[in-house]
Amino acid sequence: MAEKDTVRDQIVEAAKKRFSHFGYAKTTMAEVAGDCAMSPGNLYRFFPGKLDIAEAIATEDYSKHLDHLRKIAVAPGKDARQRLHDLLFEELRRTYHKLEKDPRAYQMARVISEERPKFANWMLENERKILVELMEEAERRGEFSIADKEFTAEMVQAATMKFRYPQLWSKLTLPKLERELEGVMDLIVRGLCPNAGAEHTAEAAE
Amino acid sequence: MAEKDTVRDQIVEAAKKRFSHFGYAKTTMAEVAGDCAMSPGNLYRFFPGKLDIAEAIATEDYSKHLDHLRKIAVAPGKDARQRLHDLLFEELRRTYHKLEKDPRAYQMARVISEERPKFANWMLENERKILVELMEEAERRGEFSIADKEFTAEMVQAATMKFRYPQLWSKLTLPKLERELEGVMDLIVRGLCPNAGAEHTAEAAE
DNA sequence: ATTCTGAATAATCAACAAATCGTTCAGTCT
DNA sequence: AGACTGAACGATTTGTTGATTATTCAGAAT
Repeated sequence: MAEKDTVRDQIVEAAKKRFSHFGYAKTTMAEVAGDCAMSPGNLYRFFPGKLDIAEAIATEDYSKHLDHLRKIAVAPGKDARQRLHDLLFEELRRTYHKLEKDPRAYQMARVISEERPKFANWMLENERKILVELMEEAERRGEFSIADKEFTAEMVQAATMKFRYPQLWSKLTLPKLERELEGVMDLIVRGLCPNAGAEHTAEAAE
Repeated sequence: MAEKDTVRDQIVEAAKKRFSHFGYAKTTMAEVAGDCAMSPGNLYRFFPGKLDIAEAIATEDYSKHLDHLRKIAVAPGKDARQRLHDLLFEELRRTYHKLEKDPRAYQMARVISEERPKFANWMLENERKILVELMEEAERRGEFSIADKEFTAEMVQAATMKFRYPQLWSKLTLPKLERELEGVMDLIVRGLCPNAGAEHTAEAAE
């Protein structure tokens, strides 16, 4: 029982080394098994398949990232705008740097997202929860109040989608991306016509 | 001289038929040339290459679309919010329907965007100009006024990027997409905290 | 002189064979 | 009985060959 977890971890560790060294596609189950001094077949007593090992690695790594984001979302001494700013920028920077300095990890993330849409969805859901926490904290502090937080979080994600998909960046540099994200955030926070807001608020609920 | 344009048009017409019938990849230059009763080599006196024929077709088609969008952007009898709504929805619907009912045209668009990034960029620029026109019209009518219209247009495009890339939709239905676009538009127009807008407006210009 | 042809060329694609690799499972070991 | 092995299997990938096709250009036709 407790044994199992040890072996599981050993497999994850071995796979992590191989994946980050040679990439997901270029490491074979036989190699991972070899590193753990066991037969390929035995891996399947601990994981349903190769992709699930990658998923385990990604989950572990991503969970740490989530903890970090959660702290940013409710950081004291910063107003809601700043917290949202920090949150979105942190995600952008993480993605950008992973792409730049660790292409192999990025490639692995791509494979998982493609092969396991559920996983990508789970990540979005988690980040949405954090956005909701941020808004709840803002409400608690009297910064502002939003009726449907879950829906609003979804829309914030939709509006910042561009910054989550490197495929859409087309050789844009980080500074350029940051400048754009800053602009989009402004749009989201302030709106196109902050003064005209009052007139339209009523009719918007069609 | 005037002759040249006639032949050019003939080639475009022949290619248009072939491309929409069998797809871009499945039609050969020899076939297009045959339809025009000329040799393959002669096509190259009128177009640098196959892709340029496709580009000519796309440009022609897209120009009509642009005229349509321009009308929507300055339509009388509608306020700025509605005009922006109509504009963004028209683009979404066009893309969606092209994808659904004319996969061959969509595939051609994909090839052009991939092979000729400049072209995709040109399209974005044109739509940005229309957004600027919309804002100028809004200013003229006293609906609202925006300082840097070019920049704001860029940000509106960034925020609505999701609705321009079918690759990101994967199985989302049009109603769901429309609901989302509606939400994002609300975010853009009204902002997250329309009441708190005044406090933050000053500090935002860091 | 200009317009066009069509064979030559080089790049791309399709199809097929060989090899590799993820996964399974009958059976061994402890 | 439970943990593990490793040969066997099928799917996927890789490598190769032949054909197709975009593009060029020397020269024919007008």
